[in-house]
Amino acid sequence: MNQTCKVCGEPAAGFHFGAFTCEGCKSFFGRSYNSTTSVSDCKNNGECVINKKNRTACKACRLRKCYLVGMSKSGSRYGRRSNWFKIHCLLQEQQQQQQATINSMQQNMRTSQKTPPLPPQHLNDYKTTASPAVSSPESHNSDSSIEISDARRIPMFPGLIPPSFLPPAGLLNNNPGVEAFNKRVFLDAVLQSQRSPTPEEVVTRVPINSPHQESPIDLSMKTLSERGSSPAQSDRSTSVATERGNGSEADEESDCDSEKELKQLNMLRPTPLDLTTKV
Amino acid sequence: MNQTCKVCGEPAAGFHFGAFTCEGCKSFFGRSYNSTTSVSDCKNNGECVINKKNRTACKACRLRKCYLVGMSKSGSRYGRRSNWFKIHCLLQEQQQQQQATINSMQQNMRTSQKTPPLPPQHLNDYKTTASPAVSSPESHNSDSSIEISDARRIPMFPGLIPPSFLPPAGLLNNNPGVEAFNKRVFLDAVLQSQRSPTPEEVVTRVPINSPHQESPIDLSMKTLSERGSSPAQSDRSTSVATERGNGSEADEESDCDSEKELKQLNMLRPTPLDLTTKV
DNA sequence: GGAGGTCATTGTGACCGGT
DNA sequence: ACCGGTCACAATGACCTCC
Ligand SMILES: [Zn+2]
Ligand SMILES: [Zn+2]
Ligand SMILES: [Zn+2]
Ligand SMILES: [Zn+2]
Repeated sequence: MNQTCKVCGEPAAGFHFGAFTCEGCKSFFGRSYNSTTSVSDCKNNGECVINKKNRTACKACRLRKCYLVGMSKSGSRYGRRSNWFKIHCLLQEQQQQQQATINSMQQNMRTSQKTPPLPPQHLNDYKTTASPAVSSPESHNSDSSIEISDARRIPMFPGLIPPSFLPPAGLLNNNPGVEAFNKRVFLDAVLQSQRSPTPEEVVTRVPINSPHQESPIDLSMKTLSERGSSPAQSDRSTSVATERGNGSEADEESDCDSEKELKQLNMLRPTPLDLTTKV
Repeated sequence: MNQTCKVCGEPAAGFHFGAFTCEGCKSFFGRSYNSTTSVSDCKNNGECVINKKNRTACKACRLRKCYLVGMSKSGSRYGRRSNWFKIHCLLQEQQQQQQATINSMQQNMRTSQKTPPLPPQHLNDYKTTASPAVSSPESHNSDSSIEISDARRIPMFPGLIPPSFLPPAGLLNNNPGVEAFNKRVFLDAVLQSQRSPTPEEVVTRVPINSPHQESPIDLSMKTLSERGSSPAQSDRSTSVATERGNGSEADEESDCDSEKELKQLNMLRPTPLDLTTKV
């Protein structure tokens, strides 16, 4: 699927413990869990920026970032993760990033005496709002739901997604075939949107003027390093994601992080996903 | 349909190899059957209680429970089973459960001399007695059936089921539509009865005084050629069956059974069903 | 030798194609 | 709808490369 590791930015080997990660971070997280020796404290006030070069420098910050991107070993489960689970994780992450963007914008506007911030109701976080529309993965079983308003933001389907596209409702039970197909396509769309947002999307979602570099959504990095161990088995999925219009070339070091993310590192994701659920 | 896996208690994905099971237990059973490497022995004297959390811990006990609930790969075939076949399997299982209930009740009465609380349905396991009462489907041909007396015990149709409700005979060919509808309703009733038995049901079903065995399912069945009186009732039953709120999601952990099940686990179901039969 | 990373193997389970 | 197969993922361990 050619994703990038959400922890260090390296090409991801797969979806491990709740997030796309590389082999190293997967192994690190797996080992850290049952490690008798607790991770030593950070020597930099827990503000280390993790990338592929320095990821081994500070285990505390690396592990913290693992939790931050949603990794969880609570009741880790055998077998493949369902696509809905991945979609949920990706949308949740996407939402957090948008939330962060909005916050930074508001911060800017406030300091620079601009127009008052618009209240974006659609940017609410999954967990902060106990909206019944959004169900946590713990609650729903195999065929359940994702909020529609979130789905509409997927660039692949610019506002065209009919409500029936999404799982929730009772629709699924009626025509499982269509639902299965849409689920795959939908997941591909989400993945692609995270890798290379379309220009319009960037304009609308990240109205520039952010002081420091970063567009949080843009995880672009197009290495496509074809590993020998992962041959082109993913024929089915590649068809959709093939024409990815490569994003800006991320320069190896310009990891997506900035000070803003550093601040986020202090608050861990409140509700790590329970990987035992089918979803 | 909102059934639960008869092996581990997870929500079932469908009717696989003769029992309602989840995707995992289905796959496990399919793999275990033709596995050259025999399953390693249980480290707990074969007394493990299988539930969704620990089902991967002991393969021996998981496989044993698969057989216990009636799974069989002998001649499993493609294509969907008819509802009559499912009904047969469910009734057979139900019968075994009743038998187990009766046995335990008698046991209790003998020991404690007072009315025992009726054990929750999922606590009594099938199989205690290798009852010849249950005839294997291998014995009959494509058009087997269910004995009327059994059908009458379905709580949904408290003794109201006319003999004509049941399938046999050649009548079905004449008006498949009505038959299919009734069959479906009947199946729903059976399923619901397994999920939440009504108190009356237990009372009415228990009167049997036979010490161990009870009414065998007469698969030789013949006929009951007259039918057609049932439709009015099926209307009523659908309304009831459809509004099954399935609220009984409470189980979760209640699935783990008491030590009674542990003892029962040592005995396997004697006659696995032949899934090749058309029924 | 320990820590981090890669790779192979086994078991599992969600998804899919065929029937 | 079910069966069988595919394949993504967890767990484990061997092996390698640095220090
Ligand atoms: Zn990584
Ligand atoms: Zn640090
Ligand atoms: Zn199961
Ligand atoms: Zn065991």
